[in-house]
Amino acid sequence: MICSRAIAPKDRNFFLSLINQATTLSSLNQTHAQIIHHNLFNDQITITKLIQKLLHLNATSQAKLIFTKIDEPDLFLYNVLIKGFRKRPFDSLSVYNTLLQKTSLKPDNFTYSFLIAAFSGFPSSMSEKVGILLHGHAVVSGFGADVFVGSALVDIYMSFSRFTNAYKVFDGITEPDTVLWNTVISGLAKNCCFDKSLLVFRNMVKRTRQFDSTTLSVVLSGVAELQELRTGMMVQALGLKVGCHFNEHVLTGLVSLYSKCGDILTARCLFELIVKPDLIAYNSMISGFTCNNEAGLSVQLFRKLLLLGYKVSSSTMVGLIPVFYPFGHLDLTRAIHAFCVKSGIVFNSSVSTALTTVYSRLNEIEFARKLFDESPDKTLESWNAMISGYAQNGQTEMAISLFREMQKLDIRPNPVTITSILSACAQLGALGLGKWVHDLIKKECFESNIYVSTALIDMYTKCGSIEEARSLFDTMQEKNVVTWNAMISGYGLHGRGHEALMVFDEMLLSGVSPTGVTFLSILYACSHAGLVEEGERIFRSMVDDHGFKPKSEHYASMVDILGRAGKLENALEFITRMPIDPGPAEWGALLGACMIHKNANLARLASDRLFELDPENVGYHVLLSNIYSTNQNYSQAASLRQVVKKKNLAKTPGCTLIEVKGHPHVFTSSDQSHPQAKAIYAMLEKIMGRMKDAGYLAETDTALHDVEEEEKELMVKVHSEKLAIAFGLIMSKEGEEIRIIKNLRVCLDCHNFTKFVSRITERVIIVRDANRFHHFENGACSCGDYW
DNA sequence: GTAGGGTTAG
Repeated sequence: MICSRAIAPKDRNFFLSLINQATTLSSLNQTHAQIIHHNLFNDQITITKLIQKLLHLNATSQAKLIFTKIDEPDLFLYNVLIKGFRKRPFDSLSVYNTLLQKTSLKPDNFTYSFLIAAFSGFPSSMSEKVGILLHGHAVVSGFGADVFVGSALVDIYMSFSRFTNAYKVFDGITEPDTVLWNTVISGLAKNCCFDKSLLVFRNMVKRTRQFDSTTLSVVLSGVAELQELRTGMMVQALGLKVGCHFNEHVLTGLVSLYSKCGDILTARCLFELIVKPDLIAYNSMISGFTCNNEAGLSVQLFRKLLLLGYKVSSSTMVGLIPVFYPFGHLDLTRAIHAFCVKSGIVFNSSVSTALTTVYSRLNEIEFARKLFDESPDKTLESWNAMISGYAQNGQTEMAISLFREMQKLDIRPNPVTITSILSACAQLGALGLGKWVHDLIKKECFESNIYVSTALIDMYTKCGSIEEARSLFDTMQEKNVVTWNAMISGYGLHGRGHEALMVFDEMLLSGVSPTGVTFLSILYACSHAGLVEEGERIFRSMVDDHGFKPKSEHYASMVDILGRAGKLENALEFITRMPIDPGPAEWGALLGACMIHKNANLARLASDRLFELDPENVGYHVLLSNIYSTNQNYSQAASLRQVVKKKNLAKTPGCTLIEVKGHPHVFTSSDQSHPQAKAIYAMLEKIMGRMKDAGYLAETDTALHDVEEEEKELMVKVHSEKLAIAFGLIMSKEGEEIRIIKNLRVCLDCHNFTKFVSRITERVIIVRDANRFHHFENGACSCGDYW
């Protein structure tokens, strides 16, 4: 130790305690002045303590200045500086270089652990390189198997997802301590490898029988993310056994666990156990209330937080922002937004992402876009929120164009981006684009992600490639209930009821519990394949074997099964006997069935109920009018159309999409706008001629389903799907299949037309309409003429 | 040297 004079320990202790007590920079500066005054400025113990405190208060340049004035700093002081600069890793590195070059001191295990830790918090390729370099230095200096250095190394390797390197370091340490184990567990959790993290925790308990509250908090956060309540409760029991259950961090983790698993009562009790909750604990509880639809409690706790004088963080707001979404309260959401603006955290990327999401869910997509555009540092999550916002609002083209923009900026997508984009492809029926995304998935190694592969199955079925979907489904190692649902509803969409039933049975055998969506998908599949008995059996089993309480949509599905199969009276009886009040869905299904089977009397009955229940819905008026037309009751049909006109209820215009060489072409009724319009109409003439020779008669009196034109126009207008098919014939080679997508249900005339085309041109034509798929081949359709 | 809260998805 270097001292200008002998120091009485009493003096030093006096100043050490002054430094310790200092809470502000100005009080510390006063102490510093006194130290100089007492000629203690060369006492390394005192000065080291002072520097330590300055660094703690973020006064880095001042700390540096004092350091440079010390004649011969010892290793401890160098280490203090390296540790204190951990928010500025390159400053730490330059101190280390000075240590190596200007002194004869040898760095120890602390030097390396502090130095490496400084770079762990800075994700850049430079940090990664420096980490590897320092690992080399540490090994050469003989600290390759030191636990402290080891923990820092595991941490930095984990932060760059270099698992192999991290495991190698861990394996090289003969006696890992709790911190080292914790570092591995936390590193895996930070990389979202929650299962692996849990596995390592189990190993740790088995091998060492030791863990601490840090271990439990890390494990709990992972378990909460997985929503595995039972596992979480086991961890909680372990905590109780060793006495760290009441640790504040553990309790906060438990609050989050129970909230995420829907047990808000327990979460609340656990929160009450925290003696003096800090901001993070409050945030956890606020978010818990929000995601359990406890808007009142969430807002109440937020108010309390403000009253207590806490400075809210971005996490507080992210947990609060979705609070009014389930109630559709746009004005209240705007109030929270205004608060974020006032507190200056609106530009925090998490906050703006959360706001973007809520606005787009509230159908304020343009507002969401404005926020996105104004957000200064867009993270991948911001892009994902905007893209999925568009996809969920049906603005598929916008979703895709934003994705292309992202690609141009070289921002790499993650599985979330991919699932949103696949959802857009599925809605659009853009098989070409979907396949391109599939290639991208292979390139990015996202195939094993269950969200991604399920979305792929959904995309392939909705884009007409049911076989592709099935082979993907068969190769999947891990399947969850959503995966099974996607496959079942895919088969339903294609009218392949038996396959849907087989997959459903397989699902039950594999031990996955069906949800409401599963039953809906399987009932839908039965309906579109005319499987009445199977449908009835499943409906009964849903109630009796699975204890599931059917919702309105399940009853409607059953009405659809009976009605579609022509059992109209049974369907009506089913409606009258159901235990809940029949709504628009049930009566609508009956009306649809009446139309297929041309029963005007029952249709009148169903419509009366529908006009009462849902007077604004134009679809029912159109359906009823069609039934009158079908039965040659033109005056009633016309008067009903007048009602529609009077109510000014706009109909959705029909349009059809066809993809040629990866580019979508959209046609509307009697469309003349396409550059190749002339050739298209010529082609249409040509096939019409051939078809008339083959016995085709246009169905002009029965424009069934969602018709697109007034009676007068009926003879003149050409439906969009005919134009798309003609275009498809022009643009493809002999024998190639043609795929089109229509936004409404196919009308009877177009259905007949397509059957004829498939025969005379020897083409497979796949049509996706608003309800299902039609595979036309050799003059027949897979729907068996019921759709 | 390790720790608890928030955002995006089928």
